[in-house]
Amino acid sequence: MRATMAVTVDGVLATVRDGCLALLLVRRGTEPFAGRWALPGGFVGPGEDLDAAAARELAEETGIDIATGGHLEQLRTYGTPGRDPRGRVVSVAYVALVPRLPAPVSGTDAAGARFWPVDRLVEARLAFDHARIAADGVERIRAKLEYTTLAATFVDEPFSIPDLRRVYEAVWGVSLDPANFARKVLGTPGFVVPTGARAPAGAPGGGRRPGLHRRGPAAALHPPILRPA
Amino acid sequence: MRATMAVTVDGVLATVRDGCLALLLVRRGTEPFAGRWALPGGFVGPGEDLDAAAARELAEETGIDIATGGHLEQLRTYGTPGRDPRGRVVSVAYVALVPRLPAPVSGTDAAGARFWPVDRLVEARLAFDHARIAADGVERIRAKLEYTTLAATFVDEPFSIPDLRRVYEAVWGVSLDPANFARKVLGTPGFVVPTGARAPAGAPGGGRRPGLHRRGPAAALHPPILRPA
DNA sequence: TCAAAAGTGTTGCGGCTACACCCATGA
DNA sequence: TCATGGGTGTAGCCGCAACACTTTTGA
Repeated sequence: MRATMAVTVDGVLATVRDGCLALLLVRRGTEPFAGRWALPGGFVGPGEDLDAAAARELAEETGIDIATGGHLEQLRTYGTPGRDPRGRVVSVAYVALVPRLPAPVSGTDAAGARFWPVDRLVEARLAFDHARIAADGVERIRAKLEYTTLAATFVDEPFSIPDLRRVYEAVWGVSLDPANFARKVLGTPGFVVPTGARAPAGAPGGGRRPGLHRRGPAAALHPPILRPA
Repeated sequence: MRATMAVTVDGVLATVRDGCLALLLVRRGTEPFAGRWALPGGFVGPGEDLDAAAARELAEETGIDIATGGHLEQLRTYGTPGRDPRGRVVSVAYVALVPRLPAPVSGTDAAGARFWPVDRLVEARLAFDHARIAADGVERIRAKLEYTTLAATFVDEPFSIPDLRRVYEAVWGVSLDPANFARKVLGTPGFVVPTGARAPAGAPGGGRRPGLHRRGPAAALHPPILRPA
């Protein structure tokens, strides 16, 4: 048993707010990088599974129980010597997708927490190598929407096809043809299941009320829904 | 700085031999699992980068310098408590693709090494959780061939289009239409560059001599070459 | 009655599969 | 000259993008 190292988990926690993809960042309360923004994370316990540690950190920082509506998956491991000034730290990064969140709660050792739209992440001047981890996580999310049904984890049930389309538009930063999008979604068995009901009245500018749906059992998309070139 | 753990790298080292995808396994010389087959790997040094540790282990076990013709990328990290009976060990797995290899050299702490075709991996009864790691690595390789030019790292230069096709057929375990395959490869700019020469005489059963090519500068495939359903 | 948004229909383009056919080579 | 395999041509199918059109709703 050779040299041992500290192992942490860091989470790229994503949601859709105000029509664009946003990540949860926390303001560090302790050195190093005190006062700077960073991805939520922490050390893995001696007998704790990596996935469990990621879920625990997620719950501590946001109050979200990932088992009830959400998605958590391993992203990549970052272990370059010198990435943490305290010593050798290997970080296993995770990506989490959650529906519209309650206001984030400040964690135990964080001085604050807020969502940052992904197109303003450079302003956050992230600590450690978290800018790179965040960029890798965002790209993973964008790619996953193409060939999985994960977009549905960003919306509350019941939802309409246009609600789902706005998720794709927010995450990819593009606008999609409503007609062709609906055909693709409805043409994939098990992606969404119609409830039979229509959305209640209350749309701001008028328009036909869309049909409502719930998440279906399918996880993969055949054929995929590809990003426009 | 909380609890520390041992960190290892394990390699899913793949090549194409006798028309099928094969992985390098080593026979363990020490406990635990002495005498059992396992993925090559070892502990990460205190000041060593993860990628560098993977390349070093690869060189020690096979004599291959990954910088000269080969591909190495991180696969995933496995850290479930109890996966190693010696204690808490977190393993960062890598996937490596190499051209036809010289006979593998027995490593310092391995009692033997040989290639196993992927369809006989169950017979190897791999140590630790290496069966799962190997399966994840094989699936990664199969998926990568669809949308990257990595298949060309399995062949020696110069190579013919049919050589490249046999790589796809070996990795995916299918047979492909030679005509359509050649069109897809030649229709992707930068995948292969023709040398102008033709293959030398010496084919066993006759037939026209195919044109020779080298690897091109492209890394991604647009459009992808998809596996048959 | 008008604007806005959901949903349906339709048409044209492009890629892909399957297969026929021609060319080069060794036995 | 025959079998084998590389390479080219072509016709049909399928999916998708684009966009016109109908329907439903709020103002």
